[in-house]
Amino acid sequence: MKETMLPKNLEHRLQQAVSAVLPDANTDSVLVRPCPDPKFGDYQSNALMALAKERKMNPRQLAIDVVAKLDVSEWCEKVEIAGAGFLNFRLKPGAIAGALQEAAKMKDPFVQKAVKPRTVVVDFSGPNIAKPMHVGHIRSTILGDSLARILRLLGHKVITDNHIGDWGTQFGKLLVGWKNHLDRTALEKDPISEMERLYKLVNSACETDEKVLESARQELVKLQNGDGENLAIWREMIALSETQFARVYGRLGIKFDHTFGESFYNPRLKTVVQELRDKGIAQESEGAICVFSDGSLPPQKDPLLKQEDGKSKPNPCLIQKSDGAANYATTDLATLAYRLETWQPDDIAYVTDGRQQLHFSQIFSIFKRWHPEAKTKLAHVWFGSILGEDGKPFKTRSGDTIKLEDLLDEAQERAFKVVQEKTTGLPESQQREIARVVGLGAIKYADLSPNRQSDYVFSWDKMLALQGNTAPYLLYAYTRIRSIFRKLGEEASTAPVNFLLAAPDEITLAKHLLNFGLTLEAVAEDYRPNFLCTYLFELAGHFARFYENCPVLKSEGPERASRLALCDLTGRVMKQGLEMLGIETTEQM
RNA sequence: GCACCCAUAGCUCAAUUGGAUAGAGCAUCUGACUACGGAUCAGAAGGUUAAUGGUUCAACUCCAUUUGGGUGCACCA
Repeated sequence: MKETMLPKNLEHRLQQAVSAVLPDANTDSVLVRPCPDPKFGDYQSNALMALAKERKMNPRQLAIDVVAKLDVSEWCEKVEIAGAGFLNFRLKPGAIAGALQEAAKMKDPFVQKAVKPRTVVVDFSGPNIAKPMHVGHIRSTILGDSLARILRLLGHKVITDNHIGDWGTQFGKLLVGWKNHLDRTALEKDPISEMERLYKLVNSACETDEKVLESARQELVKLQNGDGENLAIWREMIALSETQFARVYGRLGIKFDHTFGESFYNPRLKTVVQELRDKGIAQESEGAICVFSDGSLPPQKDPLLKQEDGKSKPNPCLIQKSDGAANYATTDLATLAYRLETWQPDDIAYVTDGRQQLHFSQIFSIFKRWHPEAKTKLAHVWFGSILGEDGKPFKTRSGDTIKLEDLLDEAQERAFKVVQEKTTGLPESQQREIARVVGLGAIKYADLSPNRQSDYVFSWDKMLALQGNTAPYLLYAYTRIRSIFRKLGEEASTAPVNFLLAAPDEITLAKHLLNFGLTLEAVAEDYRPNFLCTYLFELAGHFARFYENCPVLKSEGPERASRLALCDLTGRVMKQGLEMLGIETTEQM
């Protein structure tokens, strides 16, 4: 095992020691974590207390027995037993220097590839055809992309799939609008706005005029039955929308392995419904095909039941409407089946907002009954809403949803104003480029740094602030590192150096670098990129203190070489960490 | 009505298998060699984690009840 993964090495040894004392114990939960407070040491394990409790043993005695079997002397001082049974590990300075030495030679320092790589499908973004991408899409898009990047770096096989909304009842209305009210000139100028106008026009007409609603239904049926004209229009709408998607994803630096829209699964829908009926999972009710509870779950936890007057009542999931058409549950089940057959994934992560929790818990529960043999773990990676500064859903002043492209424009424009002030010596083109990186980075970081499940308040001033836990602060820390190397110029060398860690601030910085991989694993485990944000913010803080107190260019000899190498490693970790959040870096700002 | 989610410092947010004295940033106050880039750093102050009870050696975290907010609940996705 590589020396750069010191916490992993400790964990491995500790697990062996536990096995030596308790041969039948499951050591999966015997973990080593960074200490919350450096006074306890560098790493700690709390696992023995839990283990002792399980077995009704004395935790301190168990700790004594385990420590007797534990040899980590090549990396640590004597392992200390504290409190109720904490194990505290304190790294030897030589071990830290050795780890950095190894890391400096590696392509991905402080990251360990997964021992058992998993195949993970990440389903995110999911915009709709003929509609503008808006703020509602941003969290899914940014979270999903970050998770995919991190899982890939950790050595997993990742398949990203953009499940776009290219089918459904809205196309009936869109077709009526297209055929009767289309403005070709407007369409050429701004296709998305024109299609949105058509939809809104027909949609409001439907509310007052039964005839319009009926014609929308008929157009939809024709489309579903493969009518040539309607299919052609539908394809044109898709093509026009894809231009928009490509533009937005291009700006955000996001790529998908697949973009199988909902329509891709149309040929499979009938089979899904038939299979579920054949297996007795689905049945007819009021003309629709539904899945009811099979009673295998406790009533309180069963998503296919609801409680009323103290009694359980059915809360079925519809998989076919009474008019014979499929709905989104059908499509989701068909999608699931396709993914299972095609990729045999270990995990599928659905990155959508929290309002779909009931839907996904129903889908997951149906899936278990449909494919009881499947080992695939399904995760609904849900997130909260973006709120305006008034605490209500984020909208424009006039109450419309905010278009994603306008949001990105504004981020860059606002960043440009700041960059202009701070970098007066640079040409405008370069200032624009810096503003692009800073503006987009600010949006992404603001989205990723809170716990995904909490709603967060969107604030331009906070995300673009130059101090505090923001993208500009992290990017600034990176440019300070790069500035050192720019100044160094020709002198820069790639020759291996010996790390001499003496000053407290350089030791703290060095130790923090060791935890990069551990942090990425924690993100992957819970699908929470905010852990990485916190890590990078702390890294920037440790670097700032080091930079303040430990002269680099002004120092001499081996100390200078060591500090330069430490700066270089810090810069590499910072850059890679930001890249894992989908954030670019800039050399100057 | 039922279900899910949330409530942490003045504000915005953290808190890695239940772990050690609940942490940051902003704002406020104080300070730092006229700066290897000051878009910086150091310090102070700020808390009954909505309330009550329970489980535990240990609870922001788990359980129960209550209060206040958000969201969702058969033929939209």
